[in-house]
Amino acid sequence: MRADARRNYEHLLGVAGTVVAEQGAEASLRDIARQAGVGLGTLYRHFPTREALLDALLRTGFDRLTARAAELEASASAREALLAWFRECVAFATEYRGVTEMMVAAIEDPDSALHASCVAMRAAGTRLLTRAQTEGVARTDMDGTDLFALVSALSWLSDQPALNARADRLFTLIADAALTDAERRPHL
Amino acid sequence: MRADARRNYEHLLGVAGTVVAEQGAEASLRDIARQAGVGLGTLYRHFPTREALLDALLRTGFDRLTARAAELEASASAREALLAWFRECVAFATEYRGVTEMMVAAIEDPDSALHASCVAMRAAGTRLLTRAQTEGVARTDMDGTDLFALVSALSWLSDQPALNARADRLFTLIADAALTDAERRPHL
DNA sequence: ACCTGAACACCGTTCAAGT
DNA sequence: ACCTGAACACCGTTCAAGT
Repeated sequence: MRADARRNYEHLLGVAGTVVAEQGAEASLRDIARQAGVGLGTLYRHFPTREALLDALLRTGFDRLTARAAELEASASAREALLAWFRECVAFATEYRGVTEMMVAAIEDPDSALHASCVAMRAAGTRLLTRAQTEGVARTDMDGTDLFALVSALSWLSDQPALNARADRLFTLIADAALTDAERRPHL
Repeated sequence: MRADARRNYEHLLGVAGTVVAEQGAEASLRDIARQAGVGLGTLYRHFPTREALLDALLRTGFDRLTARAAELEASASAREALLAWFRECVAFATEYRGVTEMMVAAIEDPDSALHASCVAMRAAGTRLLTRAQTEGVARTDMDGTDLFALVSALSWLSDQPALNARADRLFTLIADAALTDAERRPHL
């Protein structure tokens, strides 16, 4: 990559970070190019789709969360690990408004630039869930995709100004429901 | 209202129903006017905002749900009433894609045409919840807005093609969590 | 190799001109 | 009274022309 191209790439990414943080995942690409002082075609050259741009913006975070799952698997109890990871996922998805919806769409669309990261994250969560299930602290009638769905629903909820204040309480309610196994943990 | 105006109004509403069912709440208003064979200004004359159009489209359903809550209050046990109403709300919100998000936005915005219907629906749900709480079959650490948030989250989830298959199971999981009170119904 | 911006086909919204 | 559609300011996306 030529030096000027690299410079444009980095700068676009920086500006995109600010703009998307302000306006959400549906922010105007034209606006991003404009604020970066770059032609619209240059943005499209570096990021052929909106997903490609968001992928570049979010991949680090996704990878961090995937790594974090492995870390928690080693350092915390099955219950605490799942709970902490769940919470961190919601917190991350809430950083950029509208990202949850794109994540959910991407996980079923192999052509999306976000597909791989989403699938990796779901797999990481599935490992934590499976461990918790084996140890009898999580419901056995759900799988990784159910967990992904719950994380998504709570992230979406946190993104809605009218519901945001309830997100914490409802997180607890739902996490409790998932972590209490179907037999209501009779062995406790 | 003049006869031709009334005709346009009805026809627009009919076409809007079809188009919104197909394309969701963000459907192109221009497209609706076009398919109705009417000038764009005519659509704006009858429905000054998108919310006004959606309100006209959904009000019947909202009112039906509000009435349904009263009906269930008289005919079913507190537990069954809340459960059935919860389920019917989710089913309704899923009829038109994207309606949930607008509902949630409208409940906090007194200027939205949808505001009144949403507030009435939440109040109806609150009555069912309160009764269930009084009878000891629902958690006492939540209120009508929490219920509204849970209904919304599940509606949103049902609207996502990637998660739709999980909606039923997760409905049960969440409803169970809300209906089992904080002390895990020790009196059962 | 890379960048630019005009061009195209769409939006939502407003409003002067018509009947 | 009511309707129409052009006009305006925006999109996303593509691509010929420039350096």
